[in-house]
Amino acid sequence: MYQRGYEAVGVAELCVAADVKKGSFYHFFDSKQALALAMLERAWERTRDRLFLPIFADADLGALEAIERYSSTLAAHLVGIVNAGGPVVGCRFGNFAVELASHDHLIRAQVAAVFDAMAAIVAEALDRGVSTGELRSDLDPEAAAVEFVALMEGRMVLAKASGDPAHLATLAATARRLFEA
Amino acid sequence: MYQRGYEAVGVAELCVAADVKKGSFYHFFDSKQALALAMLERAWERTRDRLFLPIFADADLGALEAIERYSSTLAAHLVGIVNAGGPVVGCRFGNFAVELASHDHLIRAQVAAVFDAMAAIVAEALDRGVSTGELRSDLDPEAAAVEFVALMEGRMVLAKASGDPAHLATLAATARRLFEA
Amino acid sequence: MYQRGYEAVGVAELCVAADVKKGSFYHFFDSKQALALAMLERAWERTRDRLFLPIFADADLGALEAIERYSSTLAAHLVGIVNAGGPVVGCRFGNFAVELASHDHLIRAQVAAVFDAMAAIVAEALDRGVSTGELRSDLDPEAAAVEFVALMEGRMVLAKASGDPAHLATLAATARRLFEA
Amino acid sequence: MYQRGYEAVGVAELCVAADVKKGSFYHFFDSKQALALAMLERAWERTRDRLFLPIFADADLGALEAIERYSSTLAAHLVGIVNAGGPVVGCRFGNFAVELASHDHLIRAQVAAVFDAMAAIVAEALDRGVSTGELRSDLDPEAAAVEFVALMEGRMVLAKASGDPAHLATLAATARRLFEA
DNA sequence: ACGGGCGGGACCGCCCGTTAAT
DNA sequence: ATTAACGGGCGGTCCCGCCCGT
Repeated sequence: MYQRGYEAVGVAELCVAADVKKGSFYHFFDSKQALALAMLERAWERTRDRLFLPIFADADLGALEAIERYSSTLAAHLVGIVNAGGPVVGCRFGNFAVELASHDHLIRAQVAAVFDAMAAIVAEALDRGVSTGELRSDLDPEAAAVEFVALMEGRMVLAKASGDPAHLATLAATARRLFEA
Repeated sequence: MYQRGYEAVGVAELCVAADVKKGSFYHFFDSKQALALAMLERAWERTRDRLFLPIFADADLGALEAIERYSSTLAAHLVGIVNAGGPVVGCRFGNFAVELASHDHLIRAQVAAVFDAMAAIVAEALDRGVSTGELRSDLDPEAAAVEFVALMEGRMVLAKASGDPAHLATLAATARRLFEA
Repeated sequence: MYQRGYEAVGVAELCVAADVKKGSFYHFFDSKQALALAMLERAWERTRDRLFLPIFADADLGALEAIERYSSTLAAHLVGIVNAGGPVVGCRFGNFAVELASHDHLIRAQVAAVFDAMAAIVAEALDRGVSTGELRSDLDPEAAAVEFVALMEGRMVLAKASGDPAHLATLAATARRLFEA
Repeated sequence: MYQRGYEAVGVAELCVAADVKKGSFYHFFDSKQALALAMLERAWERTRDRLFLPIFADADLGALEAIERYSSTLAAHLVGIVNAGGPVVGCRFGNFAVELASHDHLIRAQVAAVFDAMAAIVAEALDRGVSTGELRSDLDPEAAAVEFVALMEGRMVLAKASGDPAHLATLAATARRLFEA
């Protein structure tokens, strides 16, 4: 569903893949939408704990160093899927936002909350970078963090459109030009 | 269809809205996909001729000035739709890419071509900016143009997720920090 | 559907019985409810033209004679279905009213209109009966007609519950005691 | 279930409303049908003990007086539900008969038994009325009682179709014309 | 006695696309 | 070139009933 989109994947198909009967599915989830909300929540928790926090909340890492690591990790992740024969999947959260935001407020709100949480984590790292003098002193950490998230999402879109995951690897360079002191 | 997504809009609905019978529709278009391809082509031609070329191909405008105008025009456009009661629609091309790229190569390729064309137009303006000394001399216009398109697409995603079209208005400031001499 | 009830019969089953595909069904009817409304309209038109008008609008018949004929015709109809191995089906209109009135206002209203139309036709016959002195002079034809329709519907319910269509044959005797001069 | 019909109410919904788990439900009832049978039995016992016996078995009441009281009590009951925002529910027993009689013999038989029991109670009152000379001497109490039950059920159907509980209030007047000496 | 979970099937509605005939 | 009608299949959802463990 992350790969092919919300509408393109049916409940029946999910159930077959999970070896679950539809009757059971609807025992645990009120609707396909409820499943999506649960997926988003779970996906963000995992992404946060395995990707964002280890990188951006690590006080031993400089801000630019963290961004560099994040950028390369993300790129490597996408490349791995492509090498395994998959498509360039893009960002799980961005995908849902783009596909569903205009007609599903609950999902839209949840994705928005994820982006806020992402930006908050990045902002802390940027804030530390400003304190240490690594980053420009006139940087607004919150706004810059949103800027960075936007940049990442945009690269995801281009990567998906072009089929080239290398787009993600450029994040660090752009961030350096934007943020470095 | 631009607002609600490709999958969410049916051929029958489109035909009713256009006061066309389905039989007629399939006389002119081989499939829903073919319609989407035609829409994308047409949409890009219009966007190019009415938005990109007038702004970025205008030799009288400075590069940053052009970006500023583009940013505010785009933001105003989205705000207009919201004020008319609509959702934040995002980018027509990015929406298709995100929703369909992973399982429709034709549409993916067409969107990729649109992004390339966008970047090419912007690159020319940036190139002029480098020549006049308005922009950093070490700027690679092609790469920077892609960077700008990515930034725009990312802001579109965040705008759609948050429901706030103001995201687009930030494009100019970021571009200035990235590109200005 | 008249025999087994609205809920108990599915659209798929109807389509199989009619050798029609569901896609075609939904081309002609917006919903199962729309079908029911169309059925009710058609059923009433036929019942009116073949049963009510020939009997109650026949000026050559006395009012009680008409009721007698109506009663025996109705009873014979039900007996015929039973002899053919069918259940006592009751009244098409009453069945829909009882099953659906509380949660489908459109159908409820349509059935109510049918009952009104029935009563109006009967009322004219009763009115003529009052004029000729065949019926009690203090009879209110409209109210008495509704009374008669109620009696018929009630006998239908009892006939259905008991499985005995003979209930309908009693209508004439009751009507005579109620209406005769 | 009395309000919305047998088919329209699911076991799961009933269990939620009763704060009972489905597993428990099927421990006490073999099926949804078994529940319906138990409901009918219980409902008739209550209706008999609280409505029919207090009115029709009261030897101090005249037969027409009893019918009058029954008619007004029933009408008031329906009006009460309507005033509380509910629909015109009709007769619990008649509803089941109409909805299920043609494809559920057990329920059909049970409802038929209820109607027989109703008529038997009414018949006793009518019999007393004949003895006292209050009612027509040529009245067959059993047949007249069934006639009355039919009239009541028919008014219930019309009340449900029209949404007007006032139909029930007419019972007494009709009965007087039919039965009075 | 109770209850969380499961299961197979059916529900109505709609999908994209086609056909035959104008 | 246009149309009404059709078709096969699948969409999400909910159904009743049962299982096995507590």
